[in-house]
Amino acid sequence: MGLDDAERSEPRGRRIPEATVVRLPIYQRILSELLRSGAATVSSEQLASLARVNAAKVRKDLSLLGSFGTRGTGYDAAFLISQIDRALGVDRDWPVVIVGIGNLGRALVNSEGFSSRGFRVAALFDVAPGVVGEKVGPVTVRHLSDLGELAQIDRPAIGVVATPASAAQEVADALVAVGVTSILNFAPRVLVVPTEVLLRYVDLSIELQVMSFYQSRRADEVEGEVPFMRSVGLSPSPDIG
Amino acid sequence: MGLDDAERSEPRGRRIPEATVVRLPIYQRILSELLRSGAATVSSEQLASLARVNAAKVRKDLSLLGSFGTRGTGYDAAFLISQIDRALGVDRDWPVVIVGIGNLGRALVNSEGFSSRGFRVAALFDVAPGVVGEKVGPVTVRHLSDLGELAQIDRPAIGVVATPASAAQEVADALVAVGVTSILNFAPRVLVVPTEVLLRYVDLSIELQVMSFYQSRRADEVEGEVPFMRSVGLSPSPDIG
DNA sequence: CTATGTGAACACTTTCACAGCA
DNA sequence: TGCTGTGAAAGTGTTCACATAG
Repeated sequence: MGLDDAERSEPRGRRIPEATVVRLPIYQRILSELLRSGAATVSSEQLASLARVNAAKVRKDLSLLGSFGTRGTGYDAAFLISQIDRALGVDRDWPVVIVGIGNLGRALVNSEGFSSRGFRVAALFDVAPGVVGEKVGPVTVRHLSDLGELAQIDRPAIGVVATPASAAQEVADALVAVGVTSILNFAPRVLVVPTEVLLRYVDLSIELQVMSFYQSRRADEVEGEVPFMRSVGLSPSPDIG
Repeated sequence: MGLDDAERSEPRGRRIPEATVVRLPIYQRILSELLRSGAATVSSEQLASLARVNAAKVRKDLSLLGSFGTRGTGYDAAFLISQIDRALGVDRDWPVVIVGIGNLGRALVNSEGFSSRGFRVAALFDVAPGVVGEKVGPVTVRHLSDLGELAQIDRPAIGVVATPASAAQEVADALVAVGVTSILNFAPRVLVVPTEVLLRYVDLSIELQVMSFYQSRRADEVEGEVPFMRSVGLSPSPDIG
């Protein structure tokens, strides 16, 4: 349908397939934990075991970023982390706005994996009088009607919808209207947004249903490796949209 | 490594591929919403458009459950919902325990897509004195040390880890010890559990990193269809550990 | 001798295109 | 005529197996 079907530009390095992209953040997390526990060097075998995947897959994934391993030794954890960051584009400024500051929104704001991974909470929005004006973490909650104003000063790249289902579409529309091009939807509602807007879902009931399936068909699985993952500090989410 | 590599048993119907399994809950949600808004019948084209996938994919996915469509008309929404439920195994009793009743745990308990999809909150656990004994939704929070006791009466199938990262592994070990075979981890920590235990991650930072990648490489995408989804009422999660 | 990096084989998914049924 | 259901083709992703480097 559309976009410029031209050569897929890669800032540096090769083109990274979808399947690899969703695994990189996991390797990232594993590496951080290993590094924190004192390991300087990691083998594809170790990474694979912790990520519950095949070692060849780890090597192939990492080789897409460049040849950063040392034969006979493994990978330098710290260096590999920086390379994955670069590949994922998290070594840039990604202002994120969160709309809906209920339990979920608060959990998101305070979640460890948020600021720690280079994402910046540009603003929090809600509409409830008791919530607007409240300080959550280091940020004061603003009324959703201020969204346009904020967007002019500090255009948010990513919008997180953490409202009740009933408000989700309206909020998504507002985010799109101010130029947000990636939406992460935690509300259990199907959203309709323009094709160019990247939309991902994070939904407890969906994840539970997938688990239900595998629990029902435990025998189908070979090696315990299932789908893989999607994640947002909360729960896996589908790319509906 | 292991399991009985025998014939993949399918209660009824054919074997459902992984890729399809993660889409079924989304079709499910779309169908519920369409049904609620008065549609009795749905075409693969409509479903595809709302799910942001190709119509042929929808038809192939649904054909794996059986031939439930009517040529020239489409699918009966209500009937299709029941068939998807059956395929996913959600037409059974799935007791779920949630450990960690902070903002995230509360958001999960109260999330719409929870009870509405046949999952039953068997128990809530925490260790903080101020939280244990509190009533959250219809359930009273118990101390984690009661887990073993609960498991003898009402063995939970699925355990949800919604604790801080520092407690996650310990909680996972406790869940495994009482026989839980599927764990949904919302804590930003890599978990190590036996191979037979199904483990999925739901993690905000991971999801944001995936979005960061696509935001950086917007031009790579053709048609706006990206990964797809994973979900848990909260956010997408990877299948790590 | 260990562990990476990768061509080539294999497996799984998606998409096409159209036959067949309502 | 309209839309499903599905072989067959095309496209992705995974795993093997081994040459290669440290």
